[in-house]
Amino acid sequence: MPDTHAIHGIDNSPRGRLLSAAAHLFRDKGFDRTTVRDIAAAVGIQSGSIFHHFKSKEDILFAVMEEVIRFNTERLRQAVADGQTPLEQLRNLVRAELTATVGDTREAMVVMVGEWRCLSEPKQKEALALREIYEQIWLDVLGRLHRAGAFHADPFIMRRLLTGMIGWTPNWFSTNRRLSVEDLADLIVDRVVGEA
Amino acid sequence: MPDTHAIHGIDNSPRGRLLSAAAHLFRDKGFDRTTVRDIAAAVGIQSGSIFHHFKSKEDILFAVMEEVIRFNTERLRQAVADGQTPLEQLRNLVRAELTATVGDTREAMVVMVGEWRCLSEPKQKEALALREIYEQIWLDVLGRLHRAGAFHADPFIMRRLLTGMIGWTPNWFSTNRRLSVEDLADLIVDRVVGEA
DNA sequence: CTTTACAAACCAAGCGCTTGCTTGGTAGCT
DNA sequence: AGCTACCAAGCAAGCGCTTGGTTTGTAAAG
Repeated sequence: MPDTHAIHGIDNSPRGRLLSAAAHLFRDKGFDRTTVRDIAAAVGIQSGSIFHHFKSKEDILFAVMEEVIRFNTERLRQAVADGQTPLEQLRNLVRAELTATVGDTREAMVVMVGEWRCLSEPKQKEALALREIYEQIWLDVLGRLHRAGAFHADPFIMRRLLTGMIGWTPNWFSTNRRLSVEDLADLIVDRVVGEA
Repeated sequence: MPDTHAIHGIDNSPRGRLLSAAAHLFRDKGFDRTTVRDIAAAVGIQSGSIFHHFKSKEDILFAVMEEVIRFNTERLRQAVADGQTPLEQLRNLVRAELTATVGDTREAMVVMVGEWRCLSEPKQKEALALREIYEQIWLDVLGRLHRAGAFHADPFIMRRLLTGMIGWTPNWFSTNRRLSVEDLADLIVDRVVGEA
């Protein structure tokens, strides 16, 4: 009865199905308002059985974040590799992060941004380490563009503005509207390098 | 013992002090992880006494949001009134929202964005009505600029990108760094109308 | 083929604790 | 006298998690 459609990059094991269901619920109601009984019901098992797969509720949240960061870091790497010029690489990065944010890993991405503080401090540090690898990919490309004179502002700040623009999209972007991910990506790229 | 410094636009009544303390805690730990006992302790009263001022914990959250929206809506109005040209009005709007977001109402603003779903649906609708007045001020100015040819993109989408850029700032902007609110505002305005 | 062995996956029940909120009463100011 | 502001105590419900046992799938041993 569950039918919470899976998140890209998460397998179909009992554990994987648990993660997808949890991500969906965390996104809908938030981590704190989601009970282990909710998650269990979503995959059709008893609440206690969850702890055969995860040793705590927090561990589920961490696992969701870890999977989504790892998966999307690889996606960013591919995006850079697929670009011939820094500008093309930037466009690919924006498209990749947009796809992650409003597309196939949407739920998990929203959870990662919004439920960060629900992790204990040690787990936050762990996740931050993964996150920094991810961010470095962005900073490399933006740094190259900046040195090439494509924009004047500080690359660090430019990245933060981009994070904001892209990170907010789940709150308004709808896949079935006329604006496509590609068009939105172009629009955002223009905010960095100016319009043609 | 409390010394949670007040939020701009909230008075110093017992109720007001409760609101400031609550906003501070909600920002720090989130609504769900903040107990009424936490809030009570922050202002130095017993937990049960809170319900002399508010009929539920959710009501406290709603009051925080209502106050901050009303206060900052007035601030936006002033920002528009103080601008002679649409461009100047935009710059004033960005400065105003930045001040609200990383300045004197920072805590309450972060709470409003992040704890939205903790409101019941009726209360969400109520808050949304206030929020729409706020947004309309932005859309008016952006619409005027767009018609004047200052930028090409859809004003609605431009506003959403701005919401993202500005709304993310509490996560990185620090008042005591070299980048001032005014400089950051200029930088963001440039993302809309292009650099000089 | 059947039997035995074993681990992974799960159930049924419930424990201990925290939570938002209630109740009935009191202190102090006007 | 009456109002606002508060206290002290505690209740009912819901929470994460534990426990001890049962089912199910798999594969080697007889």
